[in-house]
Amino acid sequence: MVSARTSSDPARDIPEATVARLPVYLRALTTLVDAGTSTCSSEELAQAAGVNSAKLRKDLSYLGSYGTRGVGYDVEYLRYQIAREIGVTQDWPVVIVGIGNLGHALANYSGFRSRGFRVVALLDADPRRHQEAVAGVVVRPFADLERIVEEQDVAIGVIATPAVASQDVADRMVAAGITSILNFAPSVLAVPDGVDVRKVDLSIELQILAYHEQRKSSAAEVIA
Amino acid sequence: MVSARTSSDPARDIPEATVARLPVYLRALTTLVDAGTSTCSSEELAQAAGVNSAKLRKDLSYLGSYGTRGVGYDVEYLRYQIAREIGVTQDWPVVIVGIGNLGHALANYSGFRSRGFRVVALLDADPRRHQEAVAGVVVRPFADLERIVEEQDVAIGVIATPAVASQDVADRMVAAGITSILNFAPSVLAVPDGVDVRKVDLSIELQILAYHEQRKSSAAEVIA
DNA sequence: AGAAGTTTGTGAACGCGAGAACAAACTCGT
DNA sequence: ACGAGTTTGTTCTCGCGTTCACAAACTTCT
Ligand SMILES: NC(=O)c1ccc[n+]([C@@H]2O[C@H](COP(=O)([O-])OP(=O)(O)OC[C@H]3O[C@@H](n4cnc5c(N)ncnc54)[C@H](O)[C@@H]3O)[C@@H](O)[C@H]2O)c1
Ligand SMILES: NC(=O)c1ccc[n+]([C@@H]2O[C@H](COP(=O)([O-])OP(=O)(O)OC[C@H]3O[C@@H](n4cnc5c(N)ncnc54)[C@H](O)[C@@H]3O)[C@@H](O)[C@H]2O)c1
Repeated sequence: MVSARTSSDPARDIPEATVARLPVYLRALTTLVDAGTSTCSSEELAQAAGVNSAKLRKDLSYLGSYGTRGVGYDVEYLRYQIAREIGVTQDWPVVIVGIGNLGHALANYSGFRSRGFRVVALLDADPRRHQEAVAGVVVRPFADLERIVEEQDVAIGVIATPAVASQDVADRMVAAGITSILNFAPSVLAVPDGVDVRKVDLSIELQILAYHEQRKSSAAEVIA
Repeated sequence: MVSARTSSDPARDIPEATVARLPVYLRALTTLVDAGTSTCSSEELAQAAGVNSAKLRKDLSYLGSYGTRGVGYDVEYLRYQIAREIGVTQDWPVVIVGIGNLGHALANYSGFRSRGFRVVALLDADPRRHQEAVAGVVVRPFADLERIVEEQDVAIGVIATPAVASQDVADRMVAAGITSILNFAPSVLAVPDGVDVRKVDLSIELQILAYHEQRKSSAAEVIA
């Protein structure tokens, strides 16, 4: 049989830098749709997304030719195409492990649902957390992980445990069949090939800011 | 007068990619110190930080020559040098604006203090939040921003408000004298030159994972 | 002291991403 | 129908970051 992929969707590999920007474009387009805009130019969209218009056009060109020269892009249509390319036209089931300070905030976060994700389970090792419901989802024992992942076909896991527990949690997730992990713990996770890990690290972000802040002060000193 | 900078600290500009990794090295070194390690090779440290050893050595070479050939690095000494380079040998005062779900988690986060930052104020526009204390710090009116920034000489601000409010908050922060912003709201902030903005965006991270996850599934289909 | 072994620091090659610049393709007015 | 104006898609160039590979510098053993 011939490949099921359409001509507009060959298995081309989109540069990683572009992939990281597509969600930004998606959000900018959603904002435009909500504002009732039906068409926009690369210049307008680029401004809304905070990037250079040449870069935007180049990024979009990896997806296909969805614009019209002399006119611009159909906002609704482009939004759907990007959502499809990212894979958020349907909801992805997600489990969150570690329902402490941060886990609670994540579980309460309404932006999940509206952006292509659905929290199907909240897990914690501490029995005192169990039975509590956060945003309508009950906190369950960590031991339930394997069953939930299998039953609900979960591919994405979020780790919000202390750093010391994060590698163990990741190992269990991978063994259970999870292949994408978002790690909020300040740790470096080791995972097998084929498993993607992204990390969100507050301290690192602040320290990067601190570095530049320090340079600003010393630059000021030189002038003074 | 001759420049106050020492020969080991010329105003060389460290590549941005390296700056982003220094905090990772710092954390790995702190872990090693806690484990009682006194010396380590670039290979060991690179493994702990999750990077290639050649990259680690090149990164460190921008700071100076702090290793000993044939031996490796003195863990404690290197840790101090990196902390000094980043600028976290003293604490930076930080204000957090928007004490909702996420703001509470951030305010309760103990990792701030241990990594070079000190939360000096929690601000929220909603009067019902005021007077509440989170981790020993009282939530105060957003209108207090200017006074606090001036009195405590705050350079770094964290935004944890809804997206619609984030630009207004950023404008007020900049006007008050803040020059580094960490933005948790899903928005693109416009700020003047000289002000640094970094963003942490949960949805973007998840969507990047979703993109790769989708590719994994379609790759599996091709095989099947 | 000297040879063998170890590990750092860096020069050089390579690949990817950013941005400028322009031809192609479309709309609109006449 | 045709020219003027607009905006996309793409080519080309440049700079940055990654990685390899190796000389320099140190330790250890004989
Ligand atoms: N709170 C923040 O704003 C913040 C910011 C940045 C990073 N972090 C990081 O996020 C993580 C969580 O932070 P927090 O403030 O929510 O901590 P927390 O201590 O409040 O919550 C951690 C939760 O994980 C659970 N847990 C511990 N071990 C577990 C295991 N093996 N399996 C399942 N659950 C387990 C605990 O029972 C607890 O409920 C930490 O690694 C922290 O460094 C937090
Ligand atoms: N909760 C999460 O896990 C999470 C995850 C990712 C991103 N975010 C983003 O972080 C932000 C905060 O999320 P949240 O869940 O804490 O929301 P939230 O509604 O619980 O809290 C927002 C807080 O900001 C305050 N606020 C509103 N306008 C303000 C203003 N102009 N000045 C000062 N304070 C103001 C509100 O009073 C409220 O207390 C949102 O932009 C959200 O999209 C949250």
